[in-house]
Amino acid sequence: MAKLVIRYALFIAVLLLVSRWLDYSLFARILSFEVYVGILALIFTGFGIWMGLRITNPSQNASTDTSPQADDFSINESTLAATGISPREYEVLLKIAEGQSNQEIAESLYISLSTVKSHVSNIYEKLQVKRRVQAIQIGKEKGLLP
Amino acid sequence: MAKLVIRYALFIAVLLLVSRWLDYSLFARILSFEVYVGILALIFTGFGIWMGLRITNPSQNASTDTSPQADDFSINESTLAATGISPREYEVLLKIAEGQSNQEIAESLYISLSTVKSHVSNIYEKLQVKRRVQAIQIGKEKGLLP
DNA sequence: TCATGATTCAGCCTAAAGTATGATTGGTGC
DNA sequence: GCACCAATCATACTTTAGGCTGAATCATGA
Repeated sequence: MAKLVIRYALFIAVLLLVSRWLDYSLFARILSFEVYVGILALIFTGFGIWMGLRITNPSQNASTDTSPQADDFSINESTLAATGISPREYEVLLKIAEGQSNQEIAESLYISLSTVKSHVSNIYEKLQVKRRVQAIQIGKEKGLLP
Repeated sequence: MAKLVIRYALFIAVLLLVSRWLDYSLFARILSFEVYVGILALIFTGFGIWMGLRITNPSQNASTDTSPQADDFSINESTLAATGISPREYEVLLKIAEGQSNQEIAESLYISLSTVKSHVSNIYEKLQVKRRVQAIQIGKEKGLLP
């Protein structure tokens, strides 16, 4: 969370620098104040959407949050510990059980396809399965999935 | 969604009016440009967060979770007829739900891989799904699978 | 400070899955 | 006989999945 605030501050700082530069550049005369405000609004609205999704996504807070992290990912915490599946891997497992493809999982978790594949491979190894349907089966047997 | 866009446009319009008013008010001298940008950033970031949550949360629609007769499971001929799945296709669907690959299904049913793929594609079309995991999901919802 | 695990990402490759089209066979019903 | 459908198989193609290797970042704990 602190990292997010720092990035946010840096983002604003860069925008201020850009605005200062705009004041002394050619664009100051052709860009009206309203257009400038509009651009700012669009940029920060998009940033807000991104940040909102990041915040509401429990995964990003799981590692950095100082609160006790037991409540977010526990259908069966002991079984998770027994299998050695990390919280992020468990998120991917849930998405797999929802029938999502790796690409869809990547988009919904805001990570790359490569990362999803890494998580998926780790899940298969920890559940000792070879395919995604088997992972769902074993996950349900172990009480990890509803 | 269109209503959301309209609200967004109105929001920007109001902000522009406020900014115009600020230009001719007393606050124009005590509010520096950086502070003004900062306020804009905060407002629109908050608005973006709100809008992002608005967009994403209703998407998790409470789809009709009727959970039809999952307990008294028996291979229901009428349900099969409703979906249009043939007996042989149903056999393949069972194998899919067991986590078998197409090649394994072909070997256990003594048919070729091509035939399995044909059956699988027909199943997907009749269940209106795209992937194997989704077929299992829908199959269970319809009571075709235990 | 260093080691470790979690998370992230990339590139490259093979295997599996899925799509599309066409064809043959055998049974059923008109 | 003929139309129809289930079942079978093939061929070619695209997409997805999965394996393997390597690496960067970050937080945590010894």
